[in-house]
Amino acid sequence: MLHEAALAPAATAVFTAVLTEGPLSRVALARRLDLSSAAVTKGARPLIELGYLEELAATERTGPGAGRPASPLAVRADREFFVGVKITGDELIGVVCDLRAEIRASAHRPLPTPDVDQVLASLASLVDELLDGDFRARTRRLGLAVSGDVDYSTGLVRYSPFLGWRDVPLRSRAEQVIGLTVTVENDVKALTTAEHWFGEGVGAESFALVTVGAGIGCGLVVGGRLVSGSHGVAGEIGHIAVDANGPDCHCGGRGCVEALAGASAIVRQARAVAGRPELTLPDAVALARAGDAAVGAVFDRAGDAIGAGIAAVANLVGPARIVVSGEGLSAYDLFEPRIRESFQRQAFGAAADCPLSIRPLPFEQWARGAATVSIKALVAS
Amino acid sequence: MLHEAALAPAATAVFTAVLTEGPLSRVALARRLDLSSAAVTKGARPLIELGYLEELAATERTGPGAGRPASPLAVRADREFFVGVKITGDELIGVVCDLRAEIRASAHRPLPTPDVDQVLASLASLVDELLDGDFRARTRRLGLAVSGDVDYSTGLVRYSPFLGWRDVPLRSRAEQVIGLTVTVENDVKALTTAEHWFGEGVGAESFALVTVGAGIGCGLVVGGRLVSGSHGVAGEIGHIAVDANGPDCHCGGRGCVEALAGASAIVRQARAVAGRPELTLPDAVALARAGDAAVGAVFDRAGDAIGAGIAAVANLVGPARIVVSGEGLSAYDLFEPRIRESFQRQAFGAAADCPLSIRPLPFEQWARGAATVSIKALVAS
DNA sequence: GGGTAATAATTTCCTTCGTCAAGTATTGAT
DNA sequence: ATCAATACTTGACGAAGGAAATTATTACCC
Repeated sequence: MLHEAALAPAATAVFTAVLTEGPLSRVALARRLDLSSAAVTKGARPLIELGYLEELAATERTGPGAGRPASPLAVRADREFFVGVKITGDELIGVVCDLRAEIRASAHRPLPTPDVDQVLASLASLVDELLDGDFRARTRRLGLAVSGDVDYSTGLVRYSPFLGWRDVPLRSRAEQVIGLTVTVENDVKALTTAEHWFGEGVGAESFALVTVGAGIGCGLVVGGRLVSGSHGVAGEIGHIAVDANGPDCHCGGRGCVEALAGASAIVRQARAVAGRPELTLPDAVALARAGDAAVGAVFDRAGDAIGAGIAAVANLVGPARIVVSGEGLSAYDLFEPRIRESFQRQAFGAAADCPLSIRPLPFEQWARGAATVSIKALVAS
Repeated sequence: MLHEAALAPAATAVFTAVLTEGPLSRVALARRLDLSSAAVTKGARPLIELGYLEELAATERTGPGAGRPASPLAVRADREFFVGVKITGDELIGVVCDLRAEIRASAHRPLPTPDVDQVLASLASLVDELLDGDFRARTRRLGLAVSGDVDYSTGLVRYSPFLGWRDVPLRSRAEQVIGLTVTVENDVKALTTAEHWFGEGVGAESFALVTVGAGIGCGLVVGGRLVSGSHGVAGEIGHIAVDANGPDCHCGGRGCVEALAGASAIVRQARAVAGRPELTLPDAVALARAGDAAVGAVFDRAGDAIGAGIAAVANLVGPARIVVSGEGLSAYDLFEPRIRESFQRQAFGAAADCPLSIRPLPFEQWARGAATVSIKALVAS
């Protein structure tokens, strides 16, 4: 909640719209939100008084030219700050974001062991460093992003393979240590939220984000809401079967996308075709770039698998757009064309029109995702 | 709308809950809908006055035993009737349903040609026959189900391959001819709505229905709402690629579920392995049932493909349950075990817990789906 | 410059719709 | 009979948004 006293629904709607879709006049907001302009005026007033919104000077005219110029409402981005931290198996990456999720500061900590107490201690020191400067006084919230099975509503990390955590009540633990209001979310979902609120998914009723790296993950927004899955499973694009005769996957399936295009799968295949058991992923990338046909074919096959997986998403839920990001592994641009090709081939009918953005996102963007979740928690509660 | 004067939101919520979840006391409704019991009382009153709800006699006691007994509210199913018609390439199948979507009468008409005018004439005669009896006076709405690309909101059939229709304004045409308020919906979506409101999907926040027949289709409910897809495509499970080296599909893809398990794909493969170019689908079924290993393998492969497709749905959106129905082609029970096996193998983690109901639905159920859409249109508008 | 039309924002009044709290109804237990 | 428990109803109240009149500000025209 932006204020102790609950705000009217219209106020929340106005703030969310201005936050995600940029400065808008009251009349424009009324049209977009299907409200009367009176309701927008009333909803916006307390937000202005609290310092969350401000009125901009009238800009250029629109339409025929006559009439009172609009005074667009804009978010005062520095009204409040948010810390976001992505917890990986060997590092904490932290950022401070403003209300518009712009990164204002960043820092990180190595993580020798994934011991919970030690992580919390590192986290405290990281947050302390990040908030130095003018941030501390205007920061109330911390978002954490963890890979694995996370229960957002309770802040419980049910199972995180990379960290080896089971049933860690991370939210309450972190709130005790840090003294900020904490949100905990799955990392892919956090990144998806960031893109949905502040990135390429803005305004999309449905939207998908696919991450390619060690694992292949997918965050899904349908009907404006993040999909969670009734049994806690959703977005497991990595374990869609795309090749009935493909390699066995560690999940027990066969020919999963991840078994063809996950980082370890690529290394394994590259080692086999190159006959060099010590080969690393960078080696494989170098060989492929140098024109090694056999290793290149491994990447081609991986690209085909990813494209087919993405096409499955497009065919099933029909998102307005799909972002494919590579966890900072820029090497994946190597098979970007093959992803597009395979997607086009397997997307059915108009699903092929779904725009695909393929671009690596640095780790800081994952931390920003965590901050975004805490922004969303502030606004929509 | 149930009445000319718009009803309060609570009234609609109450009616929908009683309709889909059976008789419920006001207090139980208040709990379920997160309303005060006063709001339920006020919302229910006009519905009782209009004859849509009735108060049942108190049933058996619940809880400790003391206290005034609840008087459950129940839908008066015969308050209003609805006609539903499924339009196939060669037949009209029609039913009359009551408010609870119970079929009260059914009839059909052969359809020599899919000419629009002729279809409308047959439709008029079919509806006329169906409404004979006591139905006519209490019937205001007709639902139509058509395969292909249908715009529910405008009632426009954009493209229906089986009928050869393009941009047919079916709703307005039918309303002129029939004199009822008409809704037009895609047939798979209609069937999905029926299962979601009155079948196995009741109460599920997310739900999927897969139809196996000439084509392989899928209706998807996520967040309580039918998924439509931003580009008009959704639920195209038939064109998910499950075999990178599988046969080419008419859609331009390769190894699609439909290219392995669609009716024509099965016939084609069975002809090839049996060396009998005149083989029909019933022949293939008979051979497989008689123990022909090669033809049996065709069905096995088809079952694998369907199971993999269903697993993709479970992995991506995590529905609470999945219904697989066979368009009346009961032969498909032949590969039911293989579907389950393949699903279990490819469903990731807890997604494998998703209950699968595999059962053929007769064509009348599709017509019932059409009627359900018109019921929903009445209630939620 | 003054009038006029157009558009934006605000204000006032009103309706809708739900909650709260008090009261009524109906039962079983003592 | 009395009491506790539960279900339902009622009436007062308040939050929230809409309709329409009002004010504000501009461009355009003469």
